[in-house]
Amino acid sequence: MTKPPMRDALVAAAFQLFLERGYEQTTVDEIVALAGVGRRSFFRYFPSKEDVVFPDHERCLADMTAYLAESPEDTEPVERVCAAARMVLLMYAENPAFSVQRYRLTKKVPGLRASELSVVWRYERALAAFLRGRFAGRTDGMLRADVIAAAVVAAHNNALRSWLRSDGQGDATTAVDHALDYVKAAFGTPPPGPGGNEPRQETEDVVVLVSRRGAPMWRVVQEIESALTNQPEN
Amino acid sequence: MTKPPMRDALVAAAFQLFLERGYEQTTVDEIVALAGVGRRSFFRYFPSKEDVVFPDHERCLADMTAYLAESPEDTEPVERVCAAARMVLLMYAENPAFSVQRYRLTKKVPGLRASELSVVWRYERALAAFLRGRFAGRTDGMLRADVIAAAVVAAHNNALRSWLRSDGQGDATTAVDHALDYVKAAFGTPPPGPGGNEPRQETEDVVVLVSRRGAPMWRVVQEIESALTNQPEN
DNA sequence: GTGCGCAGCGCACTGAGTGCCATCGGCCCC
DNA sequence: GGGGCCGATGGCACTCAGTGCGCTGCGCAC
Repeated sequence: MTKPPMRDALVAAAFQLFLERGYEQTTVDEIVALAGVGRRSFFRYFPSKEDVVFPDHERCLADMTAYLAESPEDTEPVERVCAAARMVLLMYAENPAFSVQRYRLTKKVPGLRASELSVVWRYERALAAFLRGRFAGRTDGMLRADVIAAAVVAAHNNALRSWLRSDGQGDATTAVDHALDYVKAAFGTPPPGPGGNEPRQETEDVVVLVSRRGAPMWRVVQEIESALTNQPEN
Repeated sequence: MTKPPMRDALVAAAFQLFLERGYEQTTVDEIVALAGVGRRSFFRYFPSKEDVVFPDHERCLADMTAYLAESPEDTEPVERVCAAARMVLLMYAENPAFSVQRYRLTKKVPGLRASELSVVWRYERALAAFLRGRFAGRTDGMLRADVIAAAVVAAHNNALRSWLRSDGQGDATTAVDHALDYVKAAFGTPPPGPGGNEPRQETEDVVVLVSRRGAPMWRVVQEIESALTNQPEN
């Protein structure tokens, strides 16, 4: 929990060298030489050279997992994972300069992109695991959980990247809220309005109808019929 | 285009050793010794030890990209990317035994999981690039492209993994079709029937209606009215 | 003081990946 | 047939990431 200054010194030295001469052109020996520590200590703080680029993702992932774990039973699951994704974006937004630097590195270096994918994959699996628990018993629950988790992560990344491309200028939260609203709309989170008090345990089979706003009514009816008849038996 | 037997020999030797003693416990020297070739030749065919686990993904990705590139202008974009995903699944299904072996490897070895993520990420970006081209000009077009691509890939992977977990028994296509139908429904691909020729550029706002199956019709109507009136302005 | 534990350090080692050059076999041209 | 070209392969040496092990120095309890 405490912050060893050695770790921060290694991160600072690594980023300085990565930025001025490139990631692959920088050896671990040069990093530890600049930081003034022994080579062996580097690998005690970071399991690999790539991990120094994502110094606090373990903590961030743990925070997000804890946030999901402490969800009240009656929270709307999709709302909750969107809130979790929003939380992750806020962690990025805490250090805009650092996040932008890292973005530029990961954009250029294929190896770092692979590392980032592993990191993001763990976030996505955490979201999916939460949704799987909430969707257990529903038809296609696991499928829905995986797809919604992927969509939330994609929306989050879309907003995050556009914010990073603008060098961290502007408000990151409005973009991510807009993106997440799109996902919520697509996957049918009903707005918390009238009719929210039906027995929720019996809402196993659902029909999701997506219609264009302003579409002619005959199209709406057609969609209803199609959705009702195409539902699988189970 | 031709198939050098040396490549296949390396893949066979590698998988034999990976399966009998584990991926990380197998060195490249052992692979080339079993295959009876020089160590240097291994890296001429595979840029890294991990790539021998995905021997034909470059070709598969190229096929999928070509399939998307040759899409007629009037094809429904979401339908097209779903068809592309279905095509990838068929390539997996061509060699069930090999796909199952690889699945077990990637499930156990974290390094291989990271490689697989990189591979899948390239598929997803190809799908997203296609959708971005088709959605250019639409509001939130890039966001929609990214989210739909991620959802399609997630649905595909969900079906693929459940098929792989069953050791390649059964029909892989029905599961993937069902999963992709869910995505299509969520993102509002209208079935190719009457009314498919309205101006598509105006389908920005959507209304999502969720109803219990078997609910009385008056509740359905009530939900429709509620959803229509509760939609935010933008 | 003495023993203990811990954080860092040095060193040697494995193994992936690369650059360079030698070799060998086919193949064209003369 | 001979000579030269070329692509595929093999061998070798090298860099560098990552690991195991033992040593040292320092704080701390007893």
